[in-house]
Amino acid sequence: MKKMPTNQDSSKSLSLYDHKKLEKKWQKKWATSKIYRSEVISDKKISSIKLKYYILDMFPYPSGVGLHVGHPKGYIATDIVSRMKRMQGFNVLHPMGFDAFGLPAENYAIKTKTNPEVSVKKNVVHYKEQLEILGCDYDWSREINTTDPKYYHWTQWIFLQIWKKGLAYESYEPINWCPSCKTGLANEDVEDGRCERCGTPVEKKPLRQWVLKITDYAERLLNDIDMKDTSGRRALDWPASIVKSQKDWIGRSEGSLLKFEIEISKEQAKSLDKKASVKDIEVFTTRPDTLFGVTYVVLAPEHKLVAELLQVVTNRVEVESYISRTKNKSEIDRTDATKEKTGVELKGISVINPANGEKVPVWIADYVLADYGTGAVMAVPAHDERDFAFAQKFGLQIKNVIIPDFKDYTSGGAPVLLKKTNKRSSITAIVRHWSEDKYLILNWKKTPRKTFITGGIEEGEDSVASAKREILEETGYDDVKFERILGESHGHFFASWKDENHDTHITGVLFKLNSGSQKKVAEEELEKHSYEWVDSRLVITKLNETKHDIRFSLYFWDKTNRDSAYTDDGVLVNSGRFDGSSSGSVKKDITDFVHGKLVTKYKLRDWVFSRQRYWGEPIPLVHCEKCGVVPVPEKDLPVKLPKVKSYEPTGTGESPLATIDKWVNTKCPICGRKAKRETNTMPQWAGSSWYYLRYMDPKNAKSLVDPKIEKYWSPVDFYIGGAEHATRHLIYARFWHKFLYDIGVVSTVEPFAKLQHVGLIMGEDGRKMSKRFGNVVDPVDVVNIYGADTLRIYEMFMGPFDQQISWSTDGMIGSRRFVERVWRLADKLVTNDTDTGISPENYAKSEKIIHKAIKKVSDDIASIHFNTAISTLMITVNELEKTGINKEQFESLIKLLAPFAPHMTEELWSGLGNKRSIHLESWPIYKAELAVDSTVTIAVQVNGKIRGSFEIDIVTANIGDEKAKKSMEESAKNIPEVKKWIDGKEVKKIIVVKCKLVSIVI
RNA sequence: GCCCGGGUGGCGAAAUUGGUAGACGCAACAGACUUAAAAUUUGUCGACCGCAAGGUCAUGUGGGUUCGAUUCCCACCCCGGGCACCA
Repeated sequence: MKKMPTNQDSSKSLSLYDHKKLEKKWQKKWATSKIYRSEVISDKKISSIKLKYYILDMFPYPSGVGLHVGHPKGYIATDIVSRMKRMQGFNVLHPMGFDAFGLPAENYAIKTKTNPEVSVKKNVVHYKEQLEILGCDYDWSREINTTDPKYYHWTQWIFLQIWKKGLAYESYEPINWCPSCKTGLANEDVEDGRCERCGTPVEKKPLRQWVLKITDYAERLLNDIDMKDTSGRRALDWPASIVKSQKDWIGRSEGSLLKFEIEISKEQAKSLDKKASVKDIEVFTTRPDTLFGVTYVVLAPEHKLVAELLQVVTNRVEVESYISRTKNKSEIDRTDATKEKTGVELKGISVINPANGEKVPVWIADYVLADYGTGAVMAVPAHDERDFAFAQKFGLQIKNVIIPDFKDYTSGGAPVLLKKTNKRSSITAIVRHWSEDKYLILNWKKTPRKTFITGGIEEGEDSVASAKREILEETGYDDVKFERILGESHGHFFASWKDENHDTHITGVLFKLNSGSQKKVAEEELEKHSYEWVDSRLVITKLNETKHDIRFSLYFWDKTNRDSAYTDDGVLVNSGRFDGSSSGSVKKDITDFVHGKLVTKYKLRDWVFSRQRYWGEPIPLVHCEKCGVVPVPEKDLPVKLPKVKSYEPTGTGESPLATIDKWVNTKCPICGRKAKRETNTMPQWAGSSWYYLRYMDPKNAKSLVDPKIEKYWSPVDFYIGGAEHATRHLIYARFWHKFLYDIGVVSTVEPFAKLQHVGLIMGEDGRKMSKRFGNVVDPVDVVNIYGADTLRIYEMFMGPFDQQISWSTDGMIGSRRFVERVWRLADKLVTNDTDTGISPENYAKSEKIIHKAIKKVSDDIASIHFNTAISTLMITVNELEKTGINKEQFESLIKLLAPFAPHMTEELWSGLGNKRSIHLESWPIYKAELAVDSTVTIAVQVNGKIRGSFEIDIVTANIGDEKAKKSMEESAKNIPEVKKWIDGKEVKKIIVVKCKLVSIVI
């Protein structure tokens, strides 16, 4: 921490306000007087109690390293909001606890050779110390810890309910396995093919697993994000980015299951005496509208049919070798979308396109994923980027069946409905210069616009001949070389130059000039347009310049540079009876036509819920020789995690618990025979999936939460935490919440009404704060030197709350100065006590200042704009220093400041002779008439430039009728600086915007 | 590659139903106080031209719409984040 003054230095310079003494003093008082306790709900009280406000932080994971100044940012924010809400009369629940099961604690324990139970306890103590010096208003009587048996009793209970409903199942499917952490992982725990914890590339490993059927809730998890309340507004006030992440993660797609019949070639069939028993390959596609464009079908290497098809192919060795090569690839290589595609054809067989009876080849390629859809796809290279790349590499056919359909009736700028429509065929010719990277563009004269060479196809002409003729007629160039057809499209637009609508089929053709050879252009053509050569980089700009945004030109232009698949919607061609239909509307028809089935698929996978590690909640099941899997009776919960000598993961796919015979061997709760306990443990996410419920009723031994109490506190009104939990914690918690809703434990469909994420605080060097970079700033050091109030104010003042921002010890000085300014303002107040102070005029001024501040600060805290709230408070203090302030006004001011600087304001408040805590006082309320200025400044523009301004009272400025406007015009014209600009010139127009400005056009 | 954010002084940032760009804070510079320093306090502080009055240019770049654009539209560049062969 460079530049930070030492304690000695600061004790001199910061002596005015002794934060060290005062902050400790008030923290002790608050703790003993228990002023932050939420009111406890009981049967008697429930109807009479005040409105609740439940505000929650994502609880921390107490690692050995401790907190840095970035961590408290969110905690400070909830603290500020909770304090304001309390002062506004709400019964506030603002709890804190610790999430401590899982790999980090376990790895730390292994490294330091201490029992995780011991190290977690130690870390929690350290974390609490760090938290407490910030002066937060947590109700510590409700503290929870996920590793406490009294807590995980209920985590296990929830698991049992899930199991009983058939939503937890045993699976032996290959799952993600981290070879370093030696445990299976859920999909959510894998990032870019690597273990989210340690960065090791994951492997696929078949393993016995407990899996939760989160996919049963996919639809509800998706739909309820957009749930509307009774007034039609979004029920969940969540950041759009998180809503989107969740939707992407759930990944709903609607498509069709279609069957392609397998046909074995005659020679092949003859040489084999047996037939393959499989008859068809089923594919999943979201684009059944492109079915006529299928030119091959692809199976994933792991597809179930592959083994059987191998019996009948002619190139078995080649195929087997491809498959084994794929198996050896890492998951990262397998799923890298940018790598070149690989594959192998299954020779000797083909499949039949059910739509048109065409025979197409079958390939195996690892770009098809085994575990999505059916593990097989129909390839339509013309309309899918991946199939396109694959087809190009292996020389497979590319068949166009969709052409774009561009509608643009605005380019001519006129209404069109009553005009006649001309159906025609036309060409758009893109012509490249013979030696430079330039292209021909026409400038049309009558209706100014720019286009490529264009014209209608005449009787008996093909598109190439037509294009050549147009090039010659319009520009005279005759030494042209045909390059290629760029594609086709439809265009619907109003051709203002012909005063008719065009419904045209356009062919794009690319030419290159061999030389500049040119014939004379006819006079009549020259009258219509000129041409110019435009640099390739400027083509798009030029076409745009004259609003020539008939997009097919740009579509063809794009094709000249980059040959690619057309993946958007359009009109069907080469599709038999479906020609001319639009791709969006024809999906169901084509699916029905080939007897397919419409289905919905999700990217979301079931939640792999077991870990082969020690430090987690034991899964409360036993395996009985006779009865199979049997739940531990609820009365026997919790199944306590036994003490063990070695926590090291075994790596065998068994948890270390499996080695403790005494614990593993038990009796079947049903038949009493020998049975073994389940030795897998739950993932780290289990405890955090419901913790917010336990805070409501943390000591309840009979149920996880009393229904009456739950009903009072639910849902969480405001939840603040890191954005990195968008697709893990926040999806898991919503899933469990919905499950608990279904079994009647909770009363709301969604757990968190409003969500806000915290922007990270980076190190002073702009990098993430980390021991590795040596840029970590410890909040304890900062608080020692500058005080907690300063730290709180600074972190909120740094910038927008959700924005990532670098720490600056220099910048924090300003917050400390502000704290001292307020402190000194109190001094003034005390010495001026005997009526010498404020003149009536200044009193009125300061009233306005205060009331404006009340309005702005209250609004800003409510809308999470802490930075502008603090800037308002700074402005307020600056102004009040000039006008003076009386006791009542000062009280309002420090109440506004109390959520940000709880210690100093409490001291000032008690210094004014108040006995009760300022934090239990009521929040100031502004008077509307005092919270606005009495005059406004009206700016005066001449031709758009500010030339002067005048003052006017707000009432007149707000009238806005003709008379008031006239008078504002006159005031504007009479300003000397304005006069200078308009004298001797004709005023064409005057625009008056009430309360804002007068704009004079000359 | 696709999808979201974002780009404003030396720095952190304000300001958007389109209406005086740079509030507030940091740093810097000059003055007061002081033996001196710190602290405090007064003032200056986007760039360029000008003695000044004043003017011109400025919100990533280039165009457009408008009396007027940081704000709206089009194209492009850069930064951050998310997703990434999901058919």
